[in-house]
Amino acid sequence: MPVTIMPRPRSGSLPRSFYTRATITVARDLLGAVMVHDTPEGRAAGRIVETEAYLRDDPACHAFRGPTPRTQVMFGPPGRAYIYLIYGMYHCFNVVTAAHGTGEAVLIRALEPLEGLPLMARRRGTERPKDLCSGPGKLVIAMGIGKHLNGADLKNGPLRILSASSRPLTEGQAAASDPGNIKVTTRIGITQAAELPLRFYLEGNAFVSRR
DNA sequence: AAACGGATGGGCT
DNA sequence: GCCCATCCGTTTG
Repeated sequence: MPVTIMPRPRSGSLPRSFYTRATITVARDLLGAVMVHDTPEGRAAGRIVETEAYLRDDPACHAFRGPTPRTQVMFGPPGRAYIYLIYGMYHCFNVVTAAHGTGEAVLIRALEPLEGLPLMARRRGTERPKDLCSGPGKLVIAMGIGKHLNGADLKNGPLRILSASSRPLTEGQAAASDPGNIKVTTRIGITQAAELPLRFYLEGNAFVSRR
């Protein structure tokens, strides 16, 4: 009996339809997916291990009070980047989700560094892999993401998100399609709607921002 | 291990 | 004018 080897799925960006779903579903399914950013300095990539959902009827969501110049891209097509300045000195990276015009997004809170570790270390000013991308402000710095990418399409272009099955296994995974157990907690750093269980992370993963 | 404060600027009441 | 979807170094228990 000849043994056939299943070809690993081609390394492709998540389709538009991935983002055009309930935001909580997208937040969970993004765990295990891979962010890649190509710049003149080189490539940096990391596996998404922590996310938070921000919903339309959610006071913590920037889009809660309707469209403004800042939140315009949240009300635009899903699958694009929503990037904003926080505390005057950091940026946070989000993915626009749900149907066009809904005003919801998923905050990416932590990555497990996969590729371009020296580049990330240079950008961050630290060598320790656990300190490179373990927080929303940190990963944006490590990946070389800036406000110029606000509104950028994540399917085409220098910043992409690839499906979980398109990358080699890391950190004790059983299979590419099984990112591990998902833990649900309240979101970090917010005062409004602080009790909602809208934070998701891979249980036991060492690169999460905090337990 | 946890708590605290300073840096720093755009957004919105 | 006040409020932050943060991070880091320092202090305190």
